[in-house]
Amino acid sequence: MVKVPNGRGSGASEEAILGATRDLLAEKGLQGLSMRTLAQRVGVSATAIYHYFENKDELVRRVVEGGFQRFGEYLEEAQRAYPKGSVERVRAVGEGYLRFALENHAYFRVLFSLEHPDPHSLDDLPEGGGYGLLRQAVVDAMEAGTMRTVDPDLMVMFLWSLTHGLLTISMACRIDHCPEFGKDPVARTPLDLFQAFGPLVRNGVVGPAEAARDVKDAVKSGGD
Amino acid sequence: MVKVPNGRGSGASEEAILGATRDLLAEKGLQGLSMRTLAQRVGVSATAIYHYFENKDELVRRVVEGGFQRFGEYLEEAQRAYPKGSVERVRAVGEGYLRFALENHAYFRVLFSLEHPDPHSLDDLPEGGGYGLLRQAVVDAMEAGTMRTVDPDLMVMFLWSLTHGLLTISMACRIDHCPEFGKDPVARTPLDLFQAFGPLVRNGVVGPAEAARDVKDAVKSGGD
DNA sequence: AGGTACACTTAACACCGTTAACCTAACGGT
DNA sequence: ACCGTTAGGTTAACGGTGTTAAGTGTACCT
Repeated sequence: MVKVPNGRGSGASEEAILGATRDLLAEKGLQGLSMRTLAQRVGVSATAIYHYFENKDELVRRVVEGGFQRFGEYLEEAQRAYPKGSVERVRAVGEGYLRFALENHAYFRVLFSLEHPDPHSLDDLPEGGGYGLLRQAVVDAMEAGTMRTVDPDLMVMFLWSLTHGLLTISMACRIDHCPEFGKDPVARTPLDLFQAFGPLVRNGVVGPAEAARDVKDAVKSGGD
Repeated sequence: MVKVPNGRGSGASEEAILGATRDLLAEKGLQGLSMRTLAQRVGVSATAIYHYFENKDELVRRVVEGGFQRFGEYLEEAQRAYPKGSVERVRAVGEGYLRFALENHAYFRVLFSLEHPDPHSLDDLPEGGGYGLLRQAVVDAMEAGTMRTVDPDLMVMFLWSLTHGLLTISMACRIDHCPEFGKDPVARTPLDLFQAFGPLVRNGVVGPAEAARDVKDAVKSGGD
């Protein structure tokens, strides 16, 4: 058995426990995670876990923290393919958000569960996991003139709400067959829907027609 | 003790159990609901509940069903104040959605929990609770020309996602002090944010400026 | 009056998170 | 070389959970 420099070097390292927790969480969700089955999988007695973590809550909190970090890195990478200042980059962040969540949905379900004992996990999200990244992309786009200039945080909340809402609604239904909204084969998967949102997001729900009327008036009365 | 025609007429009617469940759910959430404490509150033995409901899941499912119905009626009333075909009516549905959820947040947390054993509860939402209502408002607005004409279901999903996302994000944080995004006192509560979304929703994130350019070209080249 | 179906009870099972007490082996210091 | 300390682990147990099985009474109908 491998010995770490100062440890007695047996059994279940902290990392092993975290890994097993991640797996179980992804397999069976929060409901299906029990200290005993977790311990069994790690190959250790249930109470041994309490030498590494204060209790179950702290354990899942640690996993969630790690999850958000991986999540952030995923988003980081997702946007890198698109040039700074482009709306495409902004869009890529949202799409990455969606894609990550769908690929790890049982896991994500835990990350964004409304049932957390301590809701603080989302409270500091604005700092870390994705918020800052999206905000930067938004600010860049505004400066580059590819996006309307408004309060960046408002814009971020708008885009984030839209994406997160689509995701949670999709997840609340059965993830695969759920979004058969409006039986047209126009939009099927959450990702399809996300892309279909594009024109609405860019041009608004009243569409160019309405905006056009205002602008047309402005033009007639001698605007640039 | 009141006797119902064909019942032995004592103790804990089905309705009493449902009511107590609703209360406990609103007070302590799904986690805080136990068959024993529920039974105690109703004034009956824990196992008596199993004569009315197959198990805990069915019990909360029934409560959730009722909740969605009340929810739908709430939305119905919320939109009634605004004229048919107006975007204001569409907006009112969203605002009602938000307001209902915020006023009954512990309860709503259960309604839209991602942890449901059977996610079917949301699966039939498109039929009942709110989806059809919003869809009708959208269709009316499109026919009245106050809203851009696209696939109605796409539009509904767009608006619903936006609202639901804002809600769930707000709820995941501490509900009261959470949305201090971008410390400007521009937008504070979820409802403030919702209203601040208005221009973005109507005119899009690239704003009138972008849309304007297209239209301006159209005007110069001889449009109406 | 007897039978039956209903409303409800207690006892119990198998889990759950968590605590307490105990064990053991490796390390550091003298 | 010994010895105390401590990290890492054990088993037993407590109180709580959802749920099942079996039993008890009591109101109704025939």
